[in-house]
Amino acid sequence: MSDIAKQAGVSRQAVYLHFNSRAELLIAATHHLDDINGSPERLIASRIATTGTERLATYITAWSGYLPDIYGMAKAFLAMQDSDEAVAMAWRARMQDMKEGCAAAINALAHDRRLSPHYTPDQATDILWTMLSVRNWEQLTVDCDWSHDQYTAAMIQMARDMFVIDGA
Amino acid sequence: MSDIAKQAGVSRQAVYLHFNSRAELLIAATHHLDDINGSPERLIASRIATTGTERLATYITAWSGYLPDIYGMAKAFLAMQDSDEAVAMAWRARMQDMKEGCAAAINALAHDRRLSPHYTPDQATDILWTMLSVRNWEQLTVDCDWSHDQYTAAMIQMARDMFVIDGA
DNA sequence: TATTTACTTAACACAGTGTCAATTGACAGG
DNA sequence: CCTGTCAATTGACACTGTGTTAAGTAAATA
Repeated sequence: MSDIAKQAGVSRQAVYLHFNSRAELLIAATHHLDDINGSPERLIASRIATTGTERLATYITAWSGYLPDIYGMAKAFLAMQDSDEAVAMAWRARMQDMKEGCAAAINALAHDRRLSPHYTPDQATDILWTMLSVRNWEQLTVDCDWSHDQYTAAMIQMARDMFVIDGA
Repeated sequence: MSDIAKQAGVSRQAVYLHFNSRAELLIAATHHLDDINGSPERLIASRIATTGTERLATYITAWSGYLPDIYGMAKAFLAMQDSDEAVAMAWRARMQDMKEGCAAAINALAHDRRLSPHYTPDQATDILWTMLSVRNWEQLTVDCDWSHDQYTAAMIQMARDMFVIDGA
C-alpha cells in the first residue's frame, strides 16, 4: 500500500479514502485493466469458429494472447487469495468464466463426435482448464523459459493429441 | 508460530531455541516427514520398469501416491516461497528432483523410439513436469472433486495420448 | 464569503516475526 | 550438599504492514 501510494504521488492514508482495503483496490484495478484493454471479450471471439477442432485452437490462441496481459494482476490475486476471502472469490469467478470457454470448446468437439472416448466432456473440460492455468503458463514460460509461440503451439498440440480423434 | 508452539505445548519463544526462523522450521519439518515415511525413495522405485511406456505409468502412479502425503507441506512451501528465498530454494530443489524423474521416464520412451515427434525430450519433460504439478493435483482433486484414482488414470491416459506413439 | 472536497500530517490499534534479558526447575558430577 | 549446565519460562521490546482516526489545510464551488 505504501509503494502504491508513493507511485500515485499521494500519502498512504489517502489510498484508503478511495479503496477500503488492499483487496478492494486490487479488485478495482482488474476492472480498470479490463476496461482499458477490453480483455475478456477477446476470449469470446473464439466462439465464431465452426468446427470443434478449430474452436479449441482459436480458444487456446486467444487465451494465450490474453495471459501475458493479466499475468501481473493474476499473480497478485494468487498471492492474496489465501489471506483474503473476497479476493479468492473474485479470482474463482474469473477462472470459472474461463472454464466456461473451455467447456464450450470441448462441447463443440463432442458435438462433432470428435471428442476422445477416453474422457467425458466434463473431464476433458477439467483437464483443459487445468492445463491452461496461469500457474502452468508461468511455469512453462518463466521456469522452463518457453517463448509465447512455443507455449501456444504446445498447448494446441496437446489438446489435439488428447481430445481430438480422427473424423470417420 | 504461536499455533505451532501451542500444539507443541511450549512457549512461542521456545520454538526459536530450536529453529532460527519460520522458514527453517518448515524445512526441518519436511526433512522429518521424509524420514518417517521414506517418501522420496518411492519415486525412484519406478526406475526398475523396463520399457519407456511402463516407466511413464509407474512414475505417474508413484507420484500420485506420494502427492497426498506431501500436500500439506507443499501448500506451506508454496505460500511462503514469495516471502522467503530459502523456502523458495528448498522447494525449487525438490521440484527439480521430481523433474529428473519425469526426464528419466521421457528419455526411456525416447530410447524406445516411442516418443511422439511433436516434442523434443526436453519439451516433453517440461510438459509432463508441469502437468504433474502440485497445483494441478490440487485443482483437479479439490476444485474439480476428482478421486485419487481418477486423477492417476487421467494423468496416465494423458501422458500416453500426448507422448507415446504406436510401436512399429 | 462560506462550504465542500480532496488531501495532508500525525498518531494509534493490532497482528505477526524475531530478539533479548532475567529467572526458574531439573538433573548430573564432584 | 553444592554447583554448573541446560532447557524452558515470563515479559519486554523492535520492526513491518494493514487499517483507523482526528485535526488541519488549500483549492475549487456556490
